[in-house]
Amino acid sequence: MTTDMTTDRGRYHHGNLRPTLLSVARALLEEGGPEALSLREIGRRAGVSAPAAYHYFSSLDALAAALAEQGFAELSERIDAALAGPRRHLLAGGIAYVAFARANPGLYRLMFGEGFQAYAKGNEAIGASRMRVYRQMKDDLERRLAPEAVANAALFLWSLTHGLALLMIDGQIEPGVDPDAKAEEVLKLAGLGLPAAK
Amino acid sequence: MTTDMTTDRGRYHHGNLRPTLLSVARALLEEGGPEALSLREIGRRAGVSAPAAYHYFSSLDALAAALAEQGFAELSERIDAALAGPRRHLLAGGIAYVAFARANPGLYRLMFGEGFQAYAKGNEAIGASRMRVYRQMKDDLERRLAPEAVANAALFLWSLTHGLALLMIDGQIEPGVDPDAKAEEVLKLAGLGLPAAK
DNA sequence: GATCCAATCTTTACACTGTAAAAATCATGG
DNA sequence: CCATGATTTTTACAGTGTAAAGATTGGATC
Repeated sequence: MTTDMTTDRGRYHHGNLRPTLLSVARALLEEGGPEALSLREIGRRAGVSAPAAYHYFSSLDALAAALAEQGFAELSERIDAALAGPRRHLLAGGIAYVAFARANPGLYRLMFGEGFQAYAKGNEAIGASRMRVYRQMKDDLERRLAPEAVANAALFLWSLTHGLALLMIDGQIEPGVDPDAKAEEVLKLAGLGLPAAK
Repeated sequence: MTTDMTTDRGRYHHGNLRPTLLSVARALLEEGGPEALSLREIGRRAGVSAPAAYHYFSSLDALAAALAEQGFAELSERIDAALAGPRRHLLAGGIAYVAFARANPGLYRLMFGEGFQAYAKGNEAIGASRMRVYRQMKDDLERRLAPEAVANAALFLWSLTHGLALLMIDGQIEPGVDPDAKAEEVLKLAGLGLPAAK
């Protein structure tokens, strides 16, 4: 009971393999990005043979999809938390969004990467969790804008935030500046947290 | 002389292999995305054995880098052309930017993908051509904004445009609308900020 | 023109990948 | 205690990138 199920091995039945695979895969993801995801390496690190994963995931892409789903869920939580905080602006949500991407660059890339994108087409759970993030933003906008302006404003904000997240992940920022502060400055240019346009 | 060097084969010496490899690779890229890039498949389509490519590229990543460099060059041209056109706004440049991504989704993904990103670190030519696109925008901003506002405005605009390009590539847009018009509407929101709060 | 050379391409080989199929091991309810 | 079902391993195959060595060729030099 007190044994660490994540690192246990030696027995034939691992006992806690699915979560272990996911956590190991996630570590791999942050070490080398989506390209570095390898069933064999995952198995190796989990102390298990490669095909063992096939009992829980029908393919490497399926495992990646599970990771991405985790990612969307966590991202959604972070945004919720930010919106519930002291600064309940959309701006706070955007900052949290970018911070999530910066904290989990490999995962974020996976979530919007193409290989996965193709696989996710058939996966309803992922389309749903992805849409949930989108809706968090849209709901807020609907309370503040005329109905006919919402769609474009939502796409505008998502583009800005998504793009900023990716550029920051790519290291496209002067070294030596606080990324959170920078993100806030840039997102503010959208005119969001401000009471009114100048 | 009048033979099509792109499809010639049969002879031991292909005669025009490097450009052929690049063009074949590019086709592959647009068929299946960066993940589908395969030296062996490239060789197959070029009518040549796989290691033949190693005379012109030190690795698959090097070939991908050459493609990305092409991409940045073309993107830069498109932006220049747009800025020289009747509507010499930055907006026109942004629309051209997004249109390029939409016309070459595989290439655009490669240009900003991670595998390539890692490889490009050492490649000076690519950092340069990438910076050139950035500078096109920055130059324009410097003519219109206070010096201390330029950096953040540039990052803001690039984030917005880059994000919009990627979301459109991902099909994140209602079907049945003209993508160019949509891009214009969304990019326009950057100028005035959001419409006034309700 | 014959000959040599350097550039170009092929063959072969190796280590790696995902994954299908069958066999082994174990946990558990009857 | 045993049979069954869940779990994991072994084995095998087709695919990949690429290193090394050999074959082929076009062009310069005599």
